[in-house]
Formats: sequence, structure tokens, C-alpha cells
Amino acid sequence: MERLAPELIAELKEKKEPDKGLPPLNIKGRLVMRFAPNPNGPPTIGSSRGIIVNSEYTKKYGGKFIIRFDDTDPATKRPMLEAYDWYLDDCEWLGAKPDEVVIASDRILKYYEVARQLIEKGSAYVCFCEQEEFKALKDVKKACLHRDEEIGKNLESWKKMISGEFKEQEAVLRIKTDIAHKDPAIRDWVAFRIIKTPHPRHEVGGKYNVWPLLDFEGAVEDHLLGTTLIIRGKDLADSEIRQRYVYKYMDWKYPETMHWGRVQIHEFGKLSTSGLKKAISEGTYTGWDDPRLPTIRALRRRGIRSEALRKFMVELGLGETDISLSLDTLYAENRKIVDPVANRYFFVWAPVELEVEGAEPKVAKAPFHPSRGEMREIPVGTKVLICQSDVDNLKEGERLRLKDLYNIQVTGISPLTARFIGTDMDIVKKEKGRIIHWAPPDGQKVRVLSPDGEYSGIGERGLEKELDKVVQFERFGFVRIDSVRDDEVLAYFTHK
RNA sequence: GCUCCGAUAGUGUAGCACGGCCAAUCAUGUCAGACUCUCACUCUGACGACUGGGGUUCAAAUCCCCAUCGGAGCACCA
Repeated sequence: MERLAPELIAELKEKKEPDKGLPPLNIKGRLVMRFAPNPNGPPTIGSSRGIIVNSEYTKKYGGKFIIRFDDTDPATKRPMLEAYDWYLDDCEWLGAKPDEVVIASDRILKYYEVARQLIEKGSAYVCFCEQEEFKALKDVKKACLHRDEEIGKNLESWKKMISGEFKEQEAVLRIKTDIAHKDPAIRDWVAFRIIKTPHPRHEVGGKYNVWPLLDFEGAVEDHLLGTTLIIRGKDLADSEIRQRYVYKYMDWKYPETMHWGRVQIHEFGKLSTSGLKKAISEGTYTGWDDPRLPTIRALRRRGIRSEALRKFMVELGLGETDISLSLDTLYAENRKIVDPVANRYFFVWAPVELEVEGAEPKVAKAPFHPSRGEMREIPVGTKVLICQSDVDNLKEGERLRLKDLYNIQVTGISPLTARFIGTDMDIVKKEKGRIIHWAPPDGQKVRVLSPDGEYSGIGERGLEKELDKVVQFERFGFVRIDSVRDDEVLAYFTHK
């Protein structure tokens, strides 16, 4: 068999190994993909899926990856100036540096040009209907009287729109589709509307009175950029049908498309950009990198590695199912990366002081990492701090181990008292005694910011040296040492 | 109301385009155990799913129909 049909054997083997992650692409010609956010807030975990998957594909197939800022709504979804750089910065951090960056608000004239051509072809018209008026007609598959206006008149109205002769709401430019299309969402959609609010970018400001809507801007851009494959949310599936009209009129070739479902994250639930913006300005959150937020900036600050996020997103694959996922998988991925390199430290939250009767001051030695030899040194007197949560579980007479220090026996609960009973580790093992961590009372003040609140306590001296690194606070979890202020170490919780 | 998607274990995913190899993959999770001077890591084992009903067929997770459930669009938002 092997001799007769080696290719069959190869095929069998291949089938045995299921295709993990992103499905293979079947594209002819060069792969050009784009990720097109509205920079009205910072990139979130959701955005990272788009960034990662697009860049992953273009890397794999030697294609081109473009970031396009769809910032054509200066009013309702007003762009945020800082967000442009945030996107670029987070892309780079994710290992998805774009080959090209395009800003839609720089290219309004190009859209005007296409609009003019469409009007000349009789494929677009200026409509003066009020919204409800048009909707009423549309719902019964009827055209409004503007639809049949002559081309010359339309061109003239279009010029007036652009030059600002009309008020907002007074006129729009519609693309002719099929007014009787069975899907009401397709019928003569709006391509441009009048917005007089200046754009936040100073390069643009009040230059334009007329702004394209996403379907039009995206349609033109994807052609201009030579996009060959679009991956977009299922919610934008109808866009394709609408945009295809423009492509047909202009005789362009529509890119291939794929869709994915909505992603919801258990830990964060439904949070809207605008809602977050408000909560931040009200002080509910400390900023866009507050550890409680689902932004990439927050994950970065918490010490999540980009490789972990990439892997996580790639393994989600591409499905049209709406998914609701838990960050546990991301954390597990990150833990695997971080655990072998993170130094260990003691951190005692909600500390309780304990005087150990009969103990001698000494310098405790504990390994930086259980699988490596280097030791850290912790000088300690006769008093130690231990966690309130450990104290709660103590019983009088209980013998336990202060990790890397010595053994003690609890002689009283309230007030808490204990005495030194030796240093022998073998006894602890034999008795299966509990081992708890501790900190010297004159240790380093530490504050940990985590998604479920703040922890204050005392850690070991030496944490300052771990600035910007992820360390493990034993029996607490992984943490990124963020900064040192007023002799207090500030850490961000990564995960357990 | 009209229209378009989708549905595999707690979660996510493989398999579905070409029906049999699927008593259904992998990861994560949970539980149990081993290892360990951490409730981390590692290792071992267990748990756990084809939404329902019809049909086609020798044979259906895979094809068809209906139902149910979920999501989305019908915006001068993206």
C-alpha cells in the first residue's frame, strides 16, 4: 500500500491531525487584508481578534496588512485623538505591525469623486425626504420622488450639499439599489449625510460638510486599497449586499468575505465604548488601562504577554457562531509563558502581626524560583506578618511552617500567639503540616490592583528591582510590578 | 413585521464542502491522585456534547425539510 499509493497514506495522516486554529485560505493572487476600526476608543480584546487574525493570515500567506481608520463620523461616534496612536501601538505590541496605515478622514475627496461618478451614471441621487417619510415609503417598496430626479439636477444638489448650502438632515445621497428588494435593509441606502460638527483631527477640522457612511466609505476604500479578503462581523453581513451595488455600478471586483460572530467575555459582560468613556470621566475607572477593563492596554499593564493573546485568538478560529468566552483560557496560556520565568516573592495582604516566642532574628533564604538555585534573602526579627485569611483558619495548638523560615506552634488565637518549635522540614512533611507564607514587619509596602478590587499589604524588600516584570506572589497569584511611588510598590494583578 | 446568519461537553474548538474510519478531536474547566517548603508549575486519571422532530439512505454530527433557541440588519452609528 505504501508503495502503491504513498499520497493516500499522507492524506490519512493529515486527516488524523485536525486543523487547529485558523482555517486555510483558498485565495488566488496576493492577499491584501485590512483591519478597520473607528478610533473612538482604545482597542479592546475584541479588536485584538481582528488585528491578530488579519495579521496572522497576511503573515502566513505573504500578504499585506493594512490598518484603516474608519473615522467618518465626527458627531455620533466621534473619534478620539489619542486612540489613533493607541491602535498603532497596540498593534505593534501584538506583533501585528501594519504594512500601511490609512485614515479615511484624509481621503474624503476620493469618496466625493466616486459619488459624482455614480450620480452621473444615474446610480445615486440626492434625497430630501425626512427619515420617517422615506422609511414609510421604503417599507412598502415605494420610491420617493427624488429617485427619478434628472442627473443634472442631482449633480447640482450634490454640489450644494458639499458647499454647505443645506442644513444637517436636509439632504442625503442615496445609492439606488432595488427599492423592492425583499430585504428592507438593502433598499436605497444612504451613502452621505451632512454633518457640520468639525472633525476632531486638526488636519481635517471643519473642512467638510458632507461625510460618507461606513458602507460607502468602506466600499470605496476596499477597492482603492486592493483588498482581496475581508473578515468582518456577522452584523455587517448586509453591508456586502449593499456595497455590491456600488461595485456593480463602478465595475469593480468585490473582495472575498468571511464573517465571524459576536464575542462576549464573561468577565466583562456588555460594555460599550461610550459607556466606558463616561464611567472613566466620572472616576469609576482609573483610566483606559484600569485592570477591570477589557482593553488591550489594561491587559498589557496587567502583564499579559502578547504571545498568549495571539495564541488565544488564533485558536478561537473563525466561526459564525456568537461566542461567549471566559478569560480563563487566556490566563492559562499566559501562565504557561510566565510561570517558568517569574521570580517568586512573599506578599502578605491584610497583614496580621505575630510575635514568635523563642525565635531568634535571622536572614531567611528562599529561592527566586522553585526550579532554580538563586536565593533571595529576607532579614526578619522575632515578629512576622501573616495573612488575615490564614489566621482565620488557625486552631490553637496547630503546628505549621512559615515557608523558608521555621516551624511554629499556635499557642493562642485571640490574641494570636505562637512559639518557635524548630526548623526541621522533615517533620512538617511527615505531619503534612500547613505551610504559609509571611513577610517581615519592616518590609515593602505593596498595593495590588486587580479586576476584583485592591489588596494592600506588605511584601519583601527587593520588589523594586522587578519593575515592569511579572512576578509571582506565592499563594496569591501573578502580578506585574508597575511602579514605585512614595515607597509603595504598585502592582497589577495578572491572574492566579 | 420583513430579511439574513448560526446551533458539537461548563466554555471555546476539530469533524460537516466529498455520509461509513466518530461509542466524536484538542484546549480550558471541574473533581481525584502524584510531585512540590506556594492554593503556582508539571504528571496521571476521571467527568462531560452532536438542540428537537421528521425525511433521504444499507448507513447521517455530516444531506433535505420543519420546529425551537440564539444573534444580527431594516439608522442621516461603526
